[in-house]
Parts: sequence; structure tokens; C-alpha cells
Amino acid sequence: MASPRLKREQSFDFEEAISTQEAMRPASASYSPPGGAFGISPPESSPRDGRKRRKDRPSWVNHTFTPHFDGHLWRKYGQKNIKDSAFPRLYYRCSYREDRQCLASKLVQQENDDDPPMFKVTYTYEHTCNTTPVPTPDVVAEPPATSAGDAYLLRFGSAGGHGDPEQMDQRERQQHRPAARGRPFMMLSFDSNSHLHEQPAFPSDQLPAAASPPFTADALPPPPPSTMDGGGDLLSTWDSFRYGLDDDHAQIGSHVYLPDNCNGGDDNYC
DNA sequence: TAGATTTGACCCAC
DNA sequence: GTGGGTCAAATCTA
Repeated sequence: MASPRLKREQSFDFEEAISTQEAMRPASASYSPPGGAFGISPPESSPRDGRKRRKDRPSWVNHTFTPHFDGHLWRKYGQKNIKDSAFPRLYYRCSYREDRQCLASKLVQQENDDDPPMFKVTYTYEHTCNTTPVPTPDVVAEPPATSAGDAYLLRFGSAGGHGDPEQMDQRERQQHRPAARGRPFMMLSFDSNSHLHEQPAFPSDQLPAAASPPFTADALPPPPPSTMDGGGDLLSTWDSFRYGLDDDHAQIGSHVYLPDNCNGGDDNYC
């Protein structure tokens, strides 16, 4: 009987995929991982001969209140209690890992028990699955209140990440995670003139910088393509979010969204 | 029934 | 030797 561990051999050639990805990456300093747009640190890559050591893997760190909110589809594959950490570390990999040999993975580590809690998200490898990031998995547009004219209200929550807010909420409950479930970080409303009205969803003295996006323009990036894998149900939400907006950029939390001239580039983001 | 998550065990970098 | 990262069977959910 062969050891079950031999199944590991059946996975795709990780080293080859790594080599391919590194070959695709521009050698110049203009290399911009997803975190580049998301305001996270540059990769700590220091390639050595032969095999990649863990610490040699390209990785970058993001601190966020919304660890699931990066527009990609992730599949959780592990969870571990970490020494000297009060919170478990969650391991995710790209849902397209096998389909498209996408090496991207991330570790989510809660850093404190604040309300909302801060998470440290460590990304490893860029996405090679060529899926368009869906930046608003947990942005919900609400119809205008009767007394609010034609203004739309946008609620920014933290329960998103896998596309379906309902489903994520169910997952959050299943995992007994208190992470700001159902509680918006902030609320934005737009009127028909694309004027922005920003309303922190919690007291201003608790308002974290990352949850106070400098929405100077009233714009949003183009919606994800309707062919988007696994995220088709987001489109209506996106359309609502985009209502009345057509400028050149927007920023949500630490996530910056750029206009049409960013065609995805080498790294799915600009 | 298929796909996602949980969780204990294993592997390996440090 | 230890702790972190990953695997995969079991379990859960829609």
C-alpha cells in the first residue's frame, strides 16, 4: 500500500510553474504585485539557485480590516494555531490553482481583537489565472430611501471574499468568526450628480485609516466581465455600485482601483 | 451529489 | 527539535 502522502506527487509541477511565473515577471523595479495597487509592501523575493525556500518565495504583506476583500476567489485549505499568537492563521490558495496552475496563495492572520479586528494578509505569488479581480464582493448598494432623493447608499462590509455575501455570511457563521459580521465599516452614498457623501459606520475615534478611503473622484473601475468564473452573481452588485459613476479611479480602504487603461497587465492589477 | 471547509497528520525549513 | 505550511480524508452545506 502506497502512503497517502504519495498523492502529493500527483499535483502539478510546482517548481516548473514557479519558473514560468518568474520568467513572466519583468525584472525591472516596475514589477507591481497586486499589493502594489493595494498599498502593500514589495515582494521579499531573493531567488537562490535551485529550489525555492519558503523565505525566498515572492511574498508581500497587507494589513487590512477586510482580509477576504481582494477580488479573487480563494479556497481555504488549512488553519493553524500559531505559537505566540492568540488567533489562528488561515491558509488560502487560488481557486484556480489546479485549473490554471495559479500559484497565488495567502495567509490571513488576525492581529488584534479590536472592533473591527485588524488582519495581516501575506500573499505569496501573483495570480496567473488571469481572472479579473472583483473588487466589491461585499459592497452592497441599497436603493435610495424615499426621503433621500435619488441617492444610493453603499455599505462596505467585511464578510465578503468568495463572491456571494450571503454565502460568506453563512461561512463566517459556520467558522464562528466574529469578524465584523453584518457590520459595515463605512457607508457611502452617491446622488445623481455623483457627489459623494461619506458616513463612517462606527465612531470617528475608532475609524481606522484603511477604512477611510480618500474618495475624491466618484469613479469606479469597469465592471468585471460577465464571463467571470464563479462570480457571476456579483455583477448586479457591481452594476449597482457603479451607478452614476464614470471617472478615472477610486480607492476603497487600502485597495486602489484604476481605470480602463489598466488592462490587467502582467499582474491582473495596475 | 458536488464543491467547499475542517482538522489532524505529515513534511520540511529554519 | 520545533513550528509553520500543506495535504487529504472526513464532514458539511446547498
